[in-house]
This record gives sequence, C-alpha cells and structure tokens, in this order.
Amino acid sequence: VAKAGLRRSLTPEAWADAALAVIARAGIDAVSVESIAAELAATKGSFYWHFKNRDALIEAALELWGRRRTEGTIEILELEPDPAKRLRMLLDAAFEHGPDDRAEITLLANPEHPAAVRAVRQQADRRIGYMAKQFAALGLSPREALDRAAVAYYVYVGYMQTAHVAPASISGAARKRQARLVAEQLLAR
Amino acid sequence: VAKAGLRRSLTPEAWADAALAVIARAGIDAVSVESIAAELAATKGSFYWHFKNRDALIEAALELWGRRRTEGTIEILELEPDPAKRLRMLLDAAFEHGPDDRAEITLLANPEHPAAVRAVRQQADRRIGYMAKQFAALGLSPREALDRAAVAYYVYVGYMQTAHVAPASISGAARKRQARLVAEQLLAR
DNA sequence: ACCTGAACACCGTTCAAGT
DNA sequence: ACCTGAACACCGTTCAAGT
Repeated sequence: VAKAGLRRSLTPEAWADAALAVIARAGIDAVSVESIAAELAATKGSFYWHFKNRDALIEAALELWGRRRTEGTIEILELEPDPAKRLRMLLDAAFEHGPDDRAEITLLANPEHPAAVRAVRQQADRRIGYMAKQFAALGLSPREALDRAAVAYYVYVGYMQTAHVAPASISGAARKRQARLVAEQLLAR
Repeated sequence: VAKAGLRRSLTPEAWADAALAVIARAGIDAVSVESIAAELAATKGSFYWHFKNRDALIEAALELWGRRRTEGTIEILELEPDPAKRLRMLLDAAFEHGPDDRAEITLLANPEHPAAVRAVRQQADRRIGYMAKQFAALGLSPREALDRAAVAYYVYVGYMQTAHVAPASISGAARKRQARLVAEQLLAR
C-alpha cells in the first residue's frame, strides 16, 4: 500500500497488488475500481489508462497470486529429499492454515469468476502433478500415483473450504487426527 | 403462506424459485432484481413489497435449495439397510454428478455470500453427521467415525470443485478408479 | 394488500480535454 | 504518456401514488 518515495505514475502492478489485497480480505466481488482508485489516490479515469476493464484488473491480481504461490511452496519442499516425507509435509500443511493464506481460502472457495477458475485450475494441475511425482518416487505406477495425488488434492480443497464455511466445527485435535488418518491411508502400500 | 388459488399476485416462493434457477445456471452474482422482475413480468417496486432487499431473496432461494436437497438424498439411502453399502453408494454418487446438480456445484464452489456460507455449512453438518452414523454402525468409535466422515466429505467437496474448475482433466476412467480408491481406504478396518 | 413509475445512489465505462 | 472530471448506463433501493 505504501509506495516508497515520490509517486510519479502508477504502474499496473500497483493496481494489481491493491486488488489482490482486497481479494484476500473480502473476495473478488469486493474489488471495486472506484474504491481502489481512492485508495491509491487516483481517479477511475486513470485506472482505465492501465487496464481494459475491471475483469482485467482481477485477472492481473490472480496472476500475481499464482506467481507468488508457485515460487513459494514447492521450492521449500525441494529441500527435503525423501518423497514420503515431502508428502507428509504437504498433507500436514494442508491441515493447518494460518490467517496469512486468506487469499488461498477465498479463491478456493470462490472460483466463480473466469479468471479465478483459470488460476485455480493452473494451481491444481501443478500441485497434483508435483504430488504424483512423489508418489511415483515411492514406487507406485504412474496411474496409481496420479490417482492418489488427485484424491489428496480433493481432501486438501475440501478441508480448506469446510474450514472456511464452518471454522468452529473443526477442533484442533480433530484436525490433527484427520491429517494423520489421511497420511496413513494415502501413504499405505 | 401460499395464497390459495389466486394467481393474480406473485408469491415470495415464485421469486425465490426464479432466483434459485438463476443461481443454478449462473451463480449468485447473476441474481439481479431487475432481470428476475422482468422474467416474472413484474416491476422492481413489486419485488420490494415481498422482500427487504436482494440479499433476502438470495437467502430465500438458498433455503429452498437446502430443503429440497435434504428431502431428497438421505431418504433414498434409508432404503438400503447395510451401512457399508450406504457409504459406498454415497461415495460412488459423489464421483458421478450429472448436469442436474448445477446448483450444488455452483454453491459448493461459491460460498462467499453469507447466506451461501450458512446454507453450505448446514448441509455439511447434516451430511457428515449422517456418514458418521454409518461408520459408527460398522463398529468404529464415535470419534473415528466422525473423522472418517469428515475426510469423506472433504473428498466429496474437493472433487466437486476440481471437477468444476477443470472438468476436462478428470477422465471417466480416472473418476471410477478414484472412487474405488477412496471407498477402499475409508471403509478399510 | 399489492403494484407501478419515477427518482436517487453507486459504480463500471467512455471520452474530451488537460499536463 | 498519463491523468482529470464530467457524462452515461446499469441496477439496487425508496417512495408517493395508484388499484
């Protein structure tokens, strides 16, 4: 939000960044050209110099999200050489999200907008593909590996969404037990 | 509450029904008082006689969805006495949705609106509770039964959503294998 | 009670005009 | 090139006035 030093002209990135913050906080519907313009101390007219329309802004914001997301998680996992441990780390991480991945939750819970559908699908492919590689490294056939990766991803998405709509109904202890249950079942040979 | 026999005046149900159809077809965002009024050959002013505002209409439509959904599925399952078979039926059904449950997909994919969050949570509780009862009938402890039911529900929601954003990436054969995998794992003792 | 039609507010989008 | 300010369209909401 705070731009360093003198603000000469607004970049598209500044708009996209502000939009992503709004999406994370309140969802895609809450993205309003008018309010973001006010936040950046610019006019709506200025916005339309940088973007074709509101949808283009949303698209840019989601593209930002995807890039940051991709650069983050997988790189960290690569530090762990054992594929079984990698999978366990992923499954564990899935069951303990903090308040910092609000955008993730909001997006997974709201892929109604075409740009959101695209962004979510891209991330889904990437994550399932990565998990399948780990399962394959454990000796499963490519097909079996892909099936298990897909099911693991379903669990992840379903958990995120259920936690989103009914946060109170999932106790910390239950989360831990469920994570163990899923890991045991999917990693069983 | 329905006015017996009179068809001169619109009932709230007529508005809610039309709104639910729109939600099923195009999502909550597409619900517009103006277009629904036109569809029913009424004016926007007329709408505001029956409802406080647009949100109240959405709420009524989702309440309709929940009622119809509840009356449907579980009653059918009660015809099957074996709990293991009931669970298998549920899991199988989860992996083969038709074009008829568009509202289900749209809602599960878009619980951003407060009323949608409430409706989805209510259905989630009901479904998890029902599945837990079946697992308990198989001899699992109440806690273990609830955990497995929750995980089964995560798989269901995650599958629905992934099928929503990436319908092409899940072949019919893969769907069948994944359904079998999940059933085997969750029903294993 | 139930509905119409006009009015207003909000926000997305355009555009002529400014620097 | 980049931005302003006014204008317009669309739609949610209100309300006085009709039946």
